[in-house]
Amino acid sequence: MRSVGGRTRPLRAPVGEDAGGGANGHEADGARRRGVQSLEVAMGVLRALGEAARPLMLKELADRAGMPPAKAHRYLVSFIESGMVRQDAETGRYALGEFALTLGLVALQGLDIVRDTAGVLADLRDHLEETVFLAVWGNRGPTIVRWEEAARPIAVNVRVGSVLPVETSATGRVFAAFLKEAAGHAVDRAMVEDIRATGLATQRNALMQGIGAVSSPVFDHRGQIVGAITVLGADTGFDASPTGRIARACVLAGEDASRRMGYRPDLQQARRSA
Amino acid sequence: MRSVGGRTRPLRAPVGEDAGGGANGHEADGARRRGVQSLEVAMGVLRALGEAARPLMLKELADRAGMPPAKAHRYLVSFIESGMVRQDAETGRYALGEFALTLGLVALQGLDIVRDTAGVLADLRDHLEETVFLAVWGNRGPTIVRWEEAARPIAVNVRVGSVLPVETSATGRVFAAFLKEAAGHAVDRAMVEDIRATGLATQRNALMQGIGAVSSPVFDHRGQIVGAITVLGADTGFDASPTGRIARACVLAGEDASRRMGYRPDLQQARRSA
DNA sequence: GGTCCGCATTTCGTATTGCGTAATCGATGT
DNA sequence: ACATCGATTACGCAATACGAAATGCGGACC
Repeated sequence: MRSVGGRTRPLRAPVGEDAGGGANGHEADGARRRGVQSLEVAMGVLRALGEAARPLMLKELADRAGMPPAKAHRYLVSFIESGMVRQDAETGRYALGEFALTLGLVALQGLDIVRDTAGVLADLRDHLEETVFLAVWGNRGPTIVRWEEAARPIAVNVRVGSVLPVETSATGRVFAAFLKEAAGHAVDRAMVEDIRATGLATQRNALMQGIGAVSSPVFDHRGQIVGAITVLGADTGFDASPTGRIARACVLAGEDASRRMGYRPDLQQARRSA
Repeated sequence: MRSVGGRTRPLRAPVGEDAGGGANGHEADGARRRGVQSLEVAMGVLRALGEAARPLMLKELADRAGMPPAKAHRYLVSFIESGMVRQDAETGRYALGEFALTLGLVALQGLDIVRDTAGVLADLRDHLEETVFLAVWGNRGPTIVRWEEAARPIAVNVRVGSVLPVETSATGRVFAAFLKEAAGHAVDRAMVEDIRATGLATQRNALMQGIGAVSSPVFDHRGQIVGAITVLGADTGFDASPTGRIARACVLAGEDASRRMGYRPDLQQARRSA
């Protein structure tokens, strides 16, 4: 079957600006909506569960989602029915279910950056013989989406899915330096300037005592930061200095990854500080 | 504020069985519903996106979800608003968004089996010096949720989030042998019996040519299979025979993991064939 | 052991919300 | 330039979800 016709790009709303008077019902604030508003409210329940990252009682969940318990309960019944939420049989608390896991892992597979930088990560690990990972911004922090462990594994309690701190991890500081949404955090101004200038953040005693980290940003074709590549290693024999071998390799990997994401440094250098 | 009172376990529905006549509206089939039905319909949109595992056009998505395009579109607008779905700027196709990723990774962190068997997996990898992974049933197949790579990495294009085939992977066959939902697949009857008897499935040329695999089930406190531990290795020097060193270690790891999940073999052996 | 209290879950009437149908818009191919 | 196909929006009806309060249940306290 050949594609006979039709469009390929999304349309933008052709409706006139603010038409005014509502036909039926109420309509309070000025925003028009073409979607299903109860769905967006229901997403608030999931957001509350996701941000809590632990099983929640109905009352607590309803408070976090900003709705009366009866309403949250109605949503939860349907979420449970579809597997998006599960209710702990012992405690009665609500948590994200198997369907949420499934969707997330499908989304993980679909992330362009994971596919496009897989080779870069593996090469970096093989070259340095250290553990490296890729993180993207999500869930209010840098979230690990790919983990390449070195032959000499290091003992840390983070893994794919872990969210790192913004202010106290090399990875987080990279996002703080280049991502508007992360810039609000208390990161030293001089440090931000340094990270922007060098394309590199370093830290000793990262995640755990005795673990060093080096992190570099990955930009996409618009010059926006879309991820960070981080190298981890035991401080023993791990050269985390900004001019060392590991740091240089990390920066080069970040630049290589950025190129694969369509980033053209010569054209877009200025946009990075977005 | 101390906890002054209240319940800890969920309630079961105290309503009388089939009350009959609906108060208002229509109500077609016999099932009562206390939830928000439009929400469950909306979940069908996400399910379609998850099962496709690739960006979908509105028409195709609506067909898969079994609803008119206009309806699917209304849902999509709200899903996009909340970040659950993203629309590709180039093609206009719809795919799972960042919020889906976030939720899934939170759910991944919350999976008891991942936490409780992390040590078992790491020990198994260290003992055998081979790559091992943990899979749970999800998205219509065994889904990898934890990956422990050996010092000598193997080149396969699967990772956390990948869904394995049921019939042609050792991991899939374990689920086929112990999980009702997976039993429908065309797996040889004798093979199923063998896997049940030995608690082990083996395969050569798994995933790729020259890769061997050995897999064992993990049961929970009810005797239900909740996961499978699989060892991978290059066929060269990889003993995939059911009586070999690797197979024995894999079985032991599965049993150890099951114990940590609360499984008591002496009490519940009979229930496993559920 | 009895009582109280808090939380989860359900019920019920109302009107707000979403649904179906169809028109409009935009792009692609002929 | 026309025809075609798909995405997006408009509109009125009525089915659906909402809010408030009643009911059930389980633990805590006395």
